[in-house]
Amino acid sequence: MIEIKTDIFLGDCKEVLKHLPDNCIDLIFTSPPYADQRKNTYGGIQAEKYVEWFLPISNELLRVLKPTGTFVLNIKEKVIEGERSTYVLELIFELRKQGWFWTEEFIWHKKNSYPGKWSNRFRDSWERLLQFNKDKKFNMYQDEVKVPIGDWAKGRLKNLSETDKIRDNAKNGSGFGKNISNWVGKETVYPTNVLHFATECSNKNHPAAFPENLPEWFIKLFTKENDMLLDPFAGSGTTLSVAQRMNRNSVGIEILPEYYDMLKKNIEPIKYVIL
Amino acid sequence: MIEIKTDIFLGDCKEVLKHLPDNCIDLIFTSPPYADQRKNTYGGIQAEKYVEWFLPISNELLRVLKPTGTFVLNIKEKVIEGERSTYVLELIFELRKQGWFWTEEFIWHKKNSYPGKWSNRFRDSWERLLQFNKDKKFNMYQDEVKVPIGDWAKGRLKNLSETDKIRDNAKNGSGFGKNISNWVGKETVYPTNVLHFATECSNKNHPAAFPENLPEWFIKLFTKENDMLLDPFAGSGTTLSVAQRMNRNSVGIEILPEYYDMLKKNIEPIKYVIL
DNA sequence: GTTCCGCATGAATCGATAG
DNA sequence: ACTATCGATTCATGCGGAA
Repeated sequence: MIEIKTDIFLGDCKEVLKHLPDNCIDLIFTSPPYADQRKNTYGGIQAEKYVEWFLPISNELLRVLKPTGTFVLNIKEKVIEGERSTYVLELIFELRKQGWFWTEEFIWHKKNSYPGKWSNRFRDSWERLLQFNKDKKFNMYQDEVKVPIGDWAKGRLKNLSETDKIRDNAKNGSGFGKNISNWVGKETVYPTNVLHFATECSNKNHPAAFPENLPEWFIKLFTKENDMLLDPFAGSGTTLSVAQRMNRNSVGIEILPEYYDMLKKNIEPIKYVIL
Repeated sequence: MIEIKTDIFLGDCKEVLKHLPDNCIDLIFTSPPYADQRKNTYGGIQAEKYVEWFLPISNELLRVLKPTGTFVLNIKEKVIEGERSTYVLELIFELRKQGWFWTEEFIWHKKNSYPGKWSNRFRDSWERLLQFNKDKKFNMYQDEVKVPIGDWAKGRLKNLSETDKIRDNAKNGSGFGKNISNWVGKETVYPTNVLHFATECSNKNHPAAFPENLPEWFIKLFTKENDMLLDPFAGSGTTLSVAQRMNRNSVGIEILPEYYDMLKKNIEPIKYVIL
């Protein structure tokens, strides 16, 4: 029996991160507040100042990450005066200068994107998942995210009830792993760098940025059980609770007392597991 | 009856473009040789020199494009020494400095991407389709690319036969336009900035980068019949022949004599149409 | 218990109106 | 003029109540 710990800290992650030792984190998965977004909850960082604001934080992230670890950054630039803002591109350049390797850019295809109609553009239906590494050698457990061949993405289903079954499996978080066992024996293939997940749009009283599937997928891919995760912008704690459910230790940092209180209330600090 | 012209020129587009008048093109759709790719055919532009090589060309493109026109650039950076190369990002910066507006970044999700297996990354299954404009006001015919409501992903279908109809339509390439008419009257919705097209499987003896659906989609979206297209890297001529089929005039430029000869042989210079 | 339908709800964006 | 706020637009999803 082992302990799975979930430590949550209140404060500005730039400062709190200084208390973490070097090379202790296997995966950083986070979705920082986007520029000029969520003004009411977070302060709303301006696009022009975003890079400057982020770099001291990412410098600490570089320090605490193990050489074999991975940093996954979920972000998307908004439109400013009819153009896509370039601060995310600039951020990639600056992170490389800081010592990060920009290993890959995954695309998160949000199947249910925000509605709306404009004369000069369509709905924005994707976000970036930027993978950065400290070293060109890093841990990656590709077999953990293999998917059954010819599935819901391919479209040759026998009947609708089967469709629904599969979709239901994909919905509940833990099911992804378990239900795959139904498909063992059938052929499985490796996924690509395009991820298809719908955003959760309901009823939890917090602005959950992403569905549980998203951190779950990267946690499977880049960590094993009992590894250590970090989310410096814990927010509503999606990443932390998924990590705990998957038997990974984690550290979360949240600057807003309301969210911090909610995190402390909803997430057990220690979970005992027989591996 | 009108004439639809397809003019094809042999030469370096940087030079050939100088012979075109200002403000004469409604849509530039092109897929330039990617850095360090296709060395044997195009000479292979090095990643570090890519931007420098491209800017004089894009400067001419800016000149020949109508203020209401659009420039769509299909490109994707390759991996160099374990990292995504940054020359495409740099190109976006420099094009903006040159006077282009970076209106949008569409994602082309290649449903059947190139196979392969690597220990540190998955298959690359998407490319960028960067939309640049000369002016913040430009022509966009959104209704031309409306799609049947996404029931195949929604799961609230009355019966399966309907599902199959929709899926079959989406599968066959050129059907996109035609079969949609079967669904007029039924509900249609606007697409998003994520495009799902399969790459064409070989058959034609050339390195055709994209399927016909791709230029077709943008031609529908940004031009009307009898408008003028430009592809400065005509290659095998996919864009040109699609343009002609859709009753759009076009200008193609190709630097390699072999391809030029093939283009001249395969594409009629004038087509007479009753609109 | 199922299946079905109505309804609220989003990391949005533009253009017009107001200070 | 230049910035802040607001209404209009739109659609996949999950939830709850109804058949």
